[in-house]
Amino acid sequence: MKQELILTQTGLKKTKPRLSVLKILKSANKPLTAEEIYLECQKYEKAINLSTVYRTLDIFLEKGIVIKPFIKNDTTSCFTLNHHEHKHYLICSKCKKMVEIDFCPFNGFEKKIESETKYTITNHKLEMFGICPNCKK
Amino acid sequence: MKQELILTQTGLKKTKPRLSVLKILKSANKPLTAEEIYLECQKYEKAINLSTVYRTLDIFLEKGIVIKPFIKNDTTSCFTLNHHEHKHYLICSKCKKMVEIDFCPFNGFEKKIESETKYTITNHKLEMFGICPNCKK
DNA sequence: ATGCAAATGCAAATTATTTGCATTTAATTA
DNA sequence: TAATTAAATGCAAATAATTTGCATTTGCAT
Repeated sequence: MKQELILTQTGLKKTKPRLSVLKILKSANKPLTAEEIYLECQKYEKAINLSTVYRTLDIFLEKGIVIKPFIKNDTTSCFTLNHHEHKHYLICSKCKKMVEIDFCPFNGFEKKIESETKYTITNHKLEMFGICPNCKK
Repeated sequence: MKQELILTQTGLKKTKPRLSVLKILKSANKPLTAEEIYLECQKYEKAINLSTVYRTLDIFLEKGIVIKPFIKNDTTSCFTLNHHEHKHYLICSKCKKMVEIDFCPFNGFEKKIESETKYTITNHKLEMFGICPNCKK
């Protein structure tokens, strides 16, 4: 979707910082931290403030424009555009390199767990850890 | 296992702070944060320092005495004794009540993902979210 | 009992994130 | 198009969770 539309359709003002964040997330091929977005932004255009990056990501999260697919090193949040696909990640414990897993092992189990627990399941997170081919050498 | 043995068997000195942390984790019926352990500790015996709690949890984690059961989406880590069972959690988004799920939907998929990615999978975390029967009313 | 490495307490540092407030800006309206 | 105004931003300072440096204490092997 056109970046301007993403903003107008969610009732957000079209500002330079927001367009920058959208552009950076769009061209990134992996989830980014607030800090990474902030640094990337400085390269091209007038720097935007780090708190603005955080505030922008907060409101994007609330509007569903971005998601937090996982937490890096247990301390830092990562963000990607919400492509409305269901993805999981497999992360190398040594070098942190990650691969996306396209199929979801969880499909088909939802019903079983719902009938066992009487909960209504709305979503889930699955994170896998291991050693990548390169680190095995 | 006896708490003293947990320490001696892993080559850790048997100290008051470590025994306290073990005792508190053992009697807790849910995962605790460092702060919660610290506060709980003050109730009974001579208070132990919060950094000692953190250092204790770090070394316990390294030795496999405790685990961090949740995929973190907030900012605080939780810890439980490692009972060497494989568990997942289903958490109510409203009241935060959680149930343990004993069977693991992931079994059987490990091989498939390993052959696809060439990673060696060492562990995984699965967290499900939903609405519990009580909150549905 | 003695010696020494390991563990602790305390205060200060760090990291990631959030907040208060004055200023600026985008979008609405006259 | 200019005026208005609520929303967004920048900056500095605050906060929350965790970590670190260092002097002191403690557990355990001798």
